[in-house]
Amino acid sequence: MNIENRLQHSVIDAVKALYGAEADASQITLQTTKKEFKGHYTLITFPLLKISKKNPEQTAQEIGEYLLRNCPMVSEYNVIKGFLNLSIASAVWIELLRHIDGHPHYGFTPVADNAPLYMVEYSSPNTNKPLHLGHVRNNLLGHSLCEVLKANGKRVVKTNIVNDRGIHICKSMLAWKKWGNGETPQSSGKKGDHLIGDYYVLFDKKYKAESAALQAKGLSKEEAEEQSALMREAREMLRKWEADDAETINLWKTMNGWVYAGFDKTYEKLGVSFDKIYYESETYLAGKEEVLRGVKEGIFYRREDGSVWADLTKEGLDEKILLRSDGTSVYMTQDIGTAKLRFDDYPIDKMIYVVGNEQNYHFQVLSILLDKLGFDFGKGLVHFSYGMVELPEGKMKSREGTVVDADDLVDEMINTARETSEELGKLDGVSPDEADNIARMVGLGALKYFILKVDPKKNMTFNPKESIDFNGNTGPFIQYTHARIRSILRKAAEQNIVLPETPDMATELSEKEEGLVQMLAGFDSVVKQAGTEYNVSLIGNYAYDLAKEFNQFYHDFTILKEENIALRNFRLTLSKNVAETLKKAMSLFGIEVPDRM
RNA sequence: GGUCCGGUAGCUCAGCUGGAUAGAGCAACAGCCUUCUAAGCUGUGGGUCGUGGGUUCGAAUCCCGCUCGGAUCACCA
Repeated sequence: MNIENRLQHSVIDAVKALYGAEADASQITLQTTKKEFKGHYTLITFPLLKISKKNPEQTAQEIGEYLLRNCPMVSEYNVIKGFLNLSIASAVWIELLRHIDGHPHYGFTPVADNAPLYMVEYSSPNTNKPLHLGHVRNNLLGHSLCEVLKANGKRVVKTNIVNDRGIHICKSMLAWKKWGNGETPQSSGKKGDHLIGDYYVLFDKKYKAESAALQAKGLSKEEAEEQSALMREAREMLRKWEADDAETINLWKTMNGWVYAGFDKTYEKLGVSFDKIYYESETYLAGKEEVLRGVKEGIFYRREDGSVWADLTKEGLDEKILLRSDGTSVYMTQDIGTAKLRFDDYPIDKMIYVVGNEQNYHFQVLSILLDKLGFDFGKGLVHFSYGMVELPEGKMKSREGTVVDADDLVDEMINTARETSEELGKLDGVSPDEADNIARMVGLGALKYFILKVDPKKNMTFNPKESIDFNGNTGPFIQYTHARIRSILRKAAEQNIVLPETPDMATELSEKEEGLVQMLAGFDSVVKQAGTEYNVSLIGNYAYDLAKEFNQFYHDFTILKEENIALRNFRLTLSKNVAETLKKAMSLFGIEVPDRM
């Protein structure tokens, strides 16, 4: 049982002994004591006044006095207004530290073979353009979420649905065929996904020019788009693709292959990976089948023009199209098919989709449709919805070229990290390989933490010009703190200062050291945040608090220059724990913590 | 118009299962490197928590109205 729970029980006992009434656990509000006051935990007495029938100060006073006498873990108390501040005996903290030290995976639930299986879908790119900043947020959230779930003892299957079919790919293919002169990633030295993206942009450019020319002849915008030869060719290509035309399929496979090779590099750089990748080209037919089954079973209905619809007006939503009048599938159809295949492949207990909040409605509908089709998992699916990444000027627009490319961003972060490190002399005397590695860890740490510390559901602003800070509430700050702790441990080892198995219980602790001990209690909080709650940003805040507190205490110690060897050993034990704590919190983000930087 | 989400310091964000004087970082200013990493530390200034009401001993936090911003309601994905 943790300290807070034990304390809660003691308070219940105290209330019973003092006032003869059984207090409910919900009435015992304990919180960590604010920095300005002395104590570790604070009992708020207001909810207990009805039982005590005394004023807040008196009640606090009486409970405090009782706890001091009868509860060994309480070493001290003070009363401020209705708040009872309780200090926990150092021995209790030390006991906790020993416990933590004795468990290498303290706070992490081991993953049992029969643990619930969570499938998490994230990333979900289109194959006609490279990954951008929005994908970066998606990938990092998805990956972190998986780590949090694993830390909670869940079995996790990371999955990705690649949108590899449709008119947008045909546009790239067509442009390449017309104007590409056989360009390949090898011949041009371009990353495959960027190459394809360039042709997508080229198509758009040519199409716009064509449309403008037609409009100059007096056609309306709609007419021009209708008569566009390019667009007609693209549609023709899509038809050929669906008809399994060998040449089209070959080109499609080749170009998608280039894109995948490019994506793999980006994923690797970001440190994310997948256990199973699905392709819409392989799932949309299953979706069609499911929808047609739905029609047969009277769940959906067909209109005169042949299109298939779901009536969701009873659920307070609109009608939703599932198959076009020409029989082709829409986005929703594909998602139904993908869901079916996934549940055929894995015994999934919970399905989580990491997808932007512009699709909140889509997933609301998907959940209902899957449920109607008789899939148990439909009702309980989770849409892990996150906000958009905006630029200071507003939204990113691919047409205006304001999209922040993922590869460029990562490279820029690493370069900046290297420059900063060099300026600060951090790379002096370090081998080139090690310098590369540090620059990579710090650059990516900065990027990842910057994105993950923001509440996922909120839109966030990213200013590429200011680039990401390396000071303050940042990834590098935490990495730096970790490196310093490791450094202390390293130097201690050189001087043969060994960590004591059991800290000397008789050692008197200074106020500062007790503070350090209290900081360690924050470890519990970090781990608690990994709980079933999915807000990964909270973990970031705790990690930052922990790192900050270490730096402050470290600073205080330096000033105090205390040189008692027993205390010194004790400090080392604590440092080791803080280092481990930071590392664990960061690992949930996928952020590496270097030994030195 | 319906539905959903957001509005906290100049900027970027915490805090929201109700609790003490609303917190960090950045930016500004003033200090701190013979002593285990200054990517650090200390201090100063900076707030009608969008707004009006309600519930409560107590509201940034819960409820209702209003307002501003965003998303969505496609035979696009």
